[in-house]
Amino acid sequence: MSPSPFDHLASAHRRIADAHKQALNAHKARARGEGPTGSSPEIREKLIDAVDRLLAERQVSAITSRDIAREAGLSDGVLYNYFATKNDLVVAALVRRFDAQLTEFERGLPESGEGEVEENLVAYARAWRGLATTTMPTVVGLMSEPDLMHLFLEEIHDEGRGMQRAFDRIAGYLTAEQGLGRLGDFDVEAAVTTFVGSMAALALQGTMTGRAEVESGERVRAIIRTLLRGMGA
Amino acid sequence: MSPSPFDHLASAHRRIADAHKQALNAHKARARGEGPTGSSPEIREKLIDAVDRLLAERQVSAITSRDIAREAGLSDGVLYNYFATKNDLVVAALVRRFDAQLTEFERGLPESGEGEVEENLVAYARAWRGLATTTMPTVVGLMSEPDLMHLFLEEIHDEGRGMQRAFDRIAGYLTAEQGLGRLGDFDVEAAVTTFVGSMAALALQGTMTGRAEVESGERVRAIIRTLLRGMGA
Amino acid sequence: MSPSPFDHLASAHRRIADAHKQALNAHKARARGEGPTGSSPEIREKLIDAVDRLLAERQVSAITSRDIAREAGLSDGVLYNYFATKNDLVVAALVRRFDAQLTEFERGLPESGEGEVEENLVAYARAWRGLATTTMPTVVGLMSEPDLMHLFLEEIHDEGRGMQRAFDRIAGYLTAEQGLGRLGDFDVEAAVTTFVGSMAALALQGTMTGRAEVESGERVRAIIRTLLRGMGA
Amino acid sequence: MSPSPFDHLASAHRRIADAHKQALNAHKARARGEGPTGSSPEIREKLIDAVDRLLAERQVSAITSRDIAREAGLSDGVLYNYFATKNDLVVAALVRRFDAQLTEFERGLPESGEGEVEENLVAYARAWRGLATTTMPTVVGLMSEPDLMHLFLEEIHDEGRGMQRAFDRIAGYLTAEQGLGRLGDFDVEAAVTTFVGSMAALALQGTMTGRAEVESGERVRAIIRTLLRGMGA
DNA sequence: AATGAATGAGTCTTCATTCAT
DNA sequence: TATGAATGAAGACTCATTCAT
Repeated sequence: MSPSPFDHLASAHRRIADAHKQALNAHKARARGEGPTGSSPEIREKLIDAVDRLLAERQVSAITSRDIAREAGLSDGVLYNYFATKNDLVVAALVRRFDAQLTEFERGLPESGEGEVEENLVAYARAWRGLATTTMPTVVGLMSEPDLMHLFLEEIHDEGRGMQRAFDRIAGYLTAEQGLGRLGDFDVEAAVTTFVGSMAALALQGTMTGRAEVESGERVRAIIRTLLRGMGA
Repeated sequence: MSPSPFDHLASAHRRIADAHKQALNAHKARARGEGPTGSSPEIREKLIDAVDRLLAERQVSAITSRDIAREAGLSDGVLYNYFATKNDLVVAALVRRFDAQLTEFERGLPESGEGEVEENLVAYARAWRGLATTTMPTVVGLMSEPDLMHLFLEEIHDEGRGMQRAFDRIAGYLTAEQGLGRLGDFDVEAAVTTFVGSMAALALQGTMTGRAEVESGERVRAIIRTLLRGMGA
Repeated sequence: MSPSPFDHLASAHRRIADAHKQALNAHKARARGEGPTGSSPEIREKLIDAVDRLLAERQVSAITSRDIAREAGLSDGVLYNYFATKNDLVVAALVRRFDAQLTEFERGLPESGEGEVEENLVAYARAWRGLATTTMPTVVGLMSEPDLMHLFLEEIHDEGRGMQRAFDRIAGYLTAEQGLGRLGDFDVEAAVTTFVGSMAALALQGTMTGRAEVESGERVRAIIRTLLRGMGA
Repeated sequence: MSPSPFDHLASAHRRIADAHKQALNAHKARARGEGPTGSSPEIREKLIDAVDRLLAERQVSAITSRDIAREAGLSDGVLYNYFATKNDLVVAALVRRFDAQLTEFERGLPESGEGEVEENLVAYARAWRGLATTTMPTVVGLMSEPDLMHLFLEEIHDEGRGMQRAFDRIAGYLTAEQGLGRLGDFDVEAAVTTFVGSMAALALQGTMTGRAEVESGERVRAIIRTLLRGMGA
């Protein structure tokens, strides 16, 4: 039997789940391939740029759809011509931001075997501290927004673009130097944890207390030395 | 210094509306020479207890004034007889909670000179990882609430009750062991940063990935060993 | 292990269903027994009365939450102190309305064995036409609102309060008169369908065309006669 | 006559905003001496076809202007080159649909004097039940859209193309058979009302409860027999 | 002093319609 | 003449806070 035109009355008894209509709309729409129709790359970009700017000065949770429209110089509704959800737009901006920051992190990292190990580690540490400094506020803000976090992780995890990419890079360097005999025989995973943890702690202290770059820079070296030499007697 | 991306965490970027309201309230109250008038310590305690319980199971941002009233078995309005603001109550609970967790952290920490240094450090590390594990969700949640964060830091910084108390304790232990010759001649401040950063990173990884206690326990030891022996060749 | 305070971070990876938060709120709240807290019967009544009045002049779908507040002389938010959802309030009004209308229908219906059968059937028919007239616009409007329809049917079906109550009453009368030999040996179910259908059609014609009561009254009798005597040669 | 509860169905109780907008539009257009300017019959047809297809699977109220554009494979704006309003387009589709369904109803109806009367009536009844079944969802959906309903009725009533056309056909058959003495001397208008009401009730029951064709078919015959023989003793 | 009903600004999202290209 | 991006009003719902009782 072909779909009866009465179907929508007969299904008046739809199960309670129908109450979720609103929340499901985005998914339904996507399922029907009826996503947002906007197709002007400029506008799309304007929107992402706007969120990007807001992200630089506000918590994710403090960015309203109206804020975005104002910042982009557009009207309240445009957003929904380009993204199924405010969150989808925010995630797009988040991903772009994060990619840019990871790329910035990787720029100019020293290669194993070259230069002095301590200097190389300081370079790595400074880069990582920088990444942590820029990244942390956003990440922290994200943690209070499960929905957003979920979407973001989904987007970022796929292609090895996540934080893991930075971790792997560090682990790679350490392993390579071990292979060259320029570093000892330690547990690389544990070392990466100490390395990133220390720098993150430093970044957090620096930004919470407003310590100047310089002093923080000194401390990076002190930490690297401690990690290299160990605390043992 | 250019505007730090952490600004919105550190500098209480209130939403305009809230700022307005709050300012208005404060103003009104001041004009009338009034503050909260409640005077029953039991009720005050009931309110703080309620928030404490809610804090154990929810993000700060997910606790509504009504939730508090329900949990305390009191009516919606009492809160304002004892605190100027919902946030003031929450901060009171936060401070009490934090103090209790710090005290729990300090319980049973080994003394310098006793037992084996590695074992002692592992004990410290486990205690700190525990503190980080319990504390972090709340702290992270707090970071998304500039107003709250601001009030909390104001309250906690004053009397050396903050995280610094835990840091000092670790620093004290390390210095003492150095004095006894059971640890080498490293930069204690750097070592503390390393120590707390590593454990925080471990706590974060553990909770994000849901790793079992056991495995995480193993990793504590691996990290302590790395810290003791260093990564040098 | 007791519920970790980190749970809400660890569950950052919640499944996509979490996106439905908003829609689910009502259900969650109900599940926690944390329903709306309003408890002034007067206000509750005011709200239901307001919806009742609006229902008498508008389609369900044309009643906004603001309309309700205005009509009740209350502010926009009250509704949610008494009902989890606008729909819940509307259903409450709908149920009350429907019950009242059914009761009105049953009032003064003749008993089997008394008076003349034709007169009795006319009385039944008039009562039913009245019920259909009052009820139909609302029922029809409801059909376009699956959510509301679902809630309404759930509420109404439970206790035999639905339309079936009216049908049963008619069927009961017909069967009783058959038993007394005052009606022939027809298929009661078919007769009920005929009976209610005819009257509903009459009600619809009357209201769509604005025919006067009187004329419509004449037609009731004509229909009852036709039903009694049949169209056969 | 007191205000009928059906008023909001019959009398186009537009929402204020809509009325405003529409009035404004009409006014503007009139002032400029402009109407829809489109002149390609193919596009006009494409639009109507699209709505027709959507009407077969959705409530009127669930059809957005964008849906129509997508379904027609045209852009969002074209609609307004051919119709003053989305509603005007929908009405055009509605009218065409309704005409087609009436024509389908009339196809293959038995002639008076031929075959057996009961069989003929069953055939009429089945055809009418079919018409009701296909038509009702749309009609019901329409009733929640006063504006649309109003436009539709205006369009349909003019030229005797409305439901009346079907009623007349049935009345014609009954009168003819009466003339031939194959049916008794009943009030034809009343009989038509019973006839269409019974079948509509059957259609409604069938679609609400999802009863199978077969069973419903049986009931058609039971009803026709009841109508023929009457309920009298 | 406690109560809890009432308030209303603010949030995200939808969609008919306009208009520059 | 077709396009489709942009508009913005409107809708349901939340929640900190006030204030009459």
